[in-house]
Amino acid sequence: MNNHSSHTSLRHSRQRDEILKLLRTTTSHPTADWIYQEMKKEFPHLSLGTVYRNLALLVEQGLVRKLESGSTFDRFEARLEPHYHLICSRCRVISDFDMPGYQEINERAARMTDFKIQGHKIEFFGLCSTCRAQQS
Amino acid sequence: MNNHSSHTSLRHSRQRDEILKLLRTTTSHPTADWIYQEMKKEFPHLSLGTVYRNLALLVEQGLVRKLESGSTFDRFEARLEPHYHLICSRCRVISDFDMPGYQEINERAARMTDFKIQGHKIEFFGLCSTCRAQQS
DNA sequence: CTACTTGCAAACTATTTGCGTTACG
DNA sequence: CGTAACGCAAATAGTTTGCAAGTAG
Repeated sequence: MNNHSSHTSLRHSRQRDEILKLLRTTTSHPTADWIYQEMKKEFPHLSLGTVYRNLALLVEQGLVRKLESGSTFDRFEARLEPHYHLICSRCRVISDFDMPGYQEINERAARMTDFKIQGHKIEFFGLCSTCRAQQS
Repeated sequence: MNNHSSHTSLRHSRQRDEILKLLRTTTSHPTADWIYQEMKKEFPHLSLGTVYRNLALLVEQGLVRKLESGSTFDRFEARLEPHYHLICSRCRVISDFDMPGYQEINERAARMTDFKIQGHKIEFFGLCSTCRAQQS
């Protein structure tokens, strides 16, 4: 399942390793800029371009996924198992959401179209528990 | 038809009416620029800013929906009933996809989270019939 | 050594906005 | 008429890219 990267076998870099580590230890689906700000503590000369370049590489390698997420900026996650997202309409927080039935939904869709289904994503929107409480 | 002008009572403009008409008579989920190019035939002095401003107004009124769609640009549709999208991984074409069970999925999700679910979207990705045939 | 990766800065792309003018109601 | 909407052009915002210097293997 690995090593089907058609192109360059990659060298390591402290920056890229750290980006991956950060993504693997946060659940907040960060933006490139959040990662940049965070890493600047350790890499004072870090460039935002480096963050973007590495994120693109990691996505290409299949180690990271990019979410479009409805906002104006891209968000990233390193959680690779199929799962969905809950997006709060008010505060825009994004939480992971595990709901079984991923394959069933694919199969059900496959039966209803001549499209060859490879997968799907679901975004639920609503109010997170915090915003739900504050409902004006 | 319906006349539920909620907040800002809007004046009409030939441009906005035409944008809505275009969106209602196409199934291709066009970009702002596609609409712009298309309308330029009839409105030679049309500005792209006008297209964007009107799309935003129509979205605000609930007459049009914006899709993020995974590409770098926004796409728009005037089909308001709940439905899903099939996106071809190869040629990027987007088709509408009606699959029953919208409410069930909402309810099922609602049972599994403390989020107050308002709705969801599903994007299926795979190969459209054309690309599937050409599969190398 | 070599070529991948970096930091920096400039470029790019899609979208938004300020401003003076036009036109709907 | 009054003001929403327009066209034009400049400004944003997020992301990408060219280049010379640094560094991993």
